[in-house]
Amino acid sequence: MSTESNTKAVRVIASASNWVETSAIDQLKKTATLPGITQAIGFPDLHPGPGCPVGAAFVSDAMLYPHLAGNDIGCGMALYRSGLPARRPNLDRWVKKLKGLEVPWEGDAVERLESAGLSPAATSALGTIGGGNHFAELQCIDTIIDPVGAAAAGLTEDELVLLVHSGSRGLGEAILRDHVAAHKGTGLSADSTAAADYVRRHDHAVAWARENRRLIAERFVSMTGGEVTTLLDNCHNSITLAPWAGPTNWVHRKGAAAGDMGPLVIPGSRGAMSYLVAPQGDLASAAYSLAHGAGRKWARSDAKDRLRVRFSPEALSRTDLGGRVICHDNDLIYEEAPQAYKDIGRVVQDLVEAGLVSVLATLRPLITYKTRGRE
DNA sequence: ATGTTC
Repeated sequence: MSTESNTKAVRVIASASNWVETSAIDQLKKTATLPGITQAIGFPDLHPGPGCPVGAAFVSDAMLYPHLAGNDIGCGMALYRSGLPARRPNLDRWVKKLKGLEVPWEGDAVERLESAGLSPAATSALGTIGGGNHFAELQCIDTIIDPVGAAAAGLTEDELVLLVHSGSRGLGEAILRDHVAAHKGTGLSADSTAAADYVRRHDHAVAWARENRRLIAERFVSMTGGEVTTLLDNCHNSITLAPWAGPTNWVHRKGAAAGDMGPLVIPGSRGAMSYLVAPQGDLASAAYSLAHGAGRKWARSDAKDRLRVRFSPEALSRTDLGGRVICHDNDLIYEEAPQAYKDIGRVVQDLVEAGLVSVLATLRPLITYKTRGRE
């Protein structure tokens, strides 16, 4: 029916006190008009993206839209136990030791990938964090809100945890580039061979990104001591089947965490707490998805303009919570400063008030590793 | 976001 677009479910999950840019909501509505889209959800971290917004999930019937997941296919947030005791952490000593997470891993990447059941792709990038908002962050437990839920998620108060945000590096980028070269910005009929080919490569990039996060965590603790145990790994850029919406339905997540994979971490900026939450409630009404972080408040160039006149890079290498920041990149340290992000407490509270999550614990950043730069 | 780069 030509009037179908009027009946599509477009929903923004954000309270009145959570400011969301109008242009992001316009992008959400416009994306909802694509053929076959049946549901468009904006989360409390919704902000404008290149064409389609970030912090959103889109359900389609029998159509795939690769550009809605974007180029960093498989990007996500993983939490690990570190094996490091939480008592009296010597941050300055670890800051001195931590290096090399931006240069290729010294191990055998081909063997590592093959033993994970993956093809030997993007081997030089495996184990590297990448740029932009990606990071590896050592954290301690700040407050346990739900002792039973937190324990079930594997949290132990006497042990530090490591949060890794990274993706599929050049691998996912090549997949989207190939799709755009062949099909421009159009979608794919889900029963086409082109869609099957995309999904196969997409799934490989998702698995590669997961392995990448795990290796980043292992490289990190190889310098501090400790041992990595995976607690959770939640992908926020992906296209997957959505059986809860219908047998031929798909959910596209762009900066939206999966709400059907158990507990997850919704990180604040490096100067704020991260939240370990458990999905609950009427998740189908939210496309079984959730916010993936605080969301940008200022565009990157605005953040640089506003903060350069107020802070030196040295001043930004320590946060108000006492955390240390390893970021030897004089643009990135401003672009990713805590001031450039929205209040994560507000974002999580919006999800709580919508009945979609319960908070298990808050996590406090200790050391945020971005890059040592090119030296 | 990017084995990207003025």
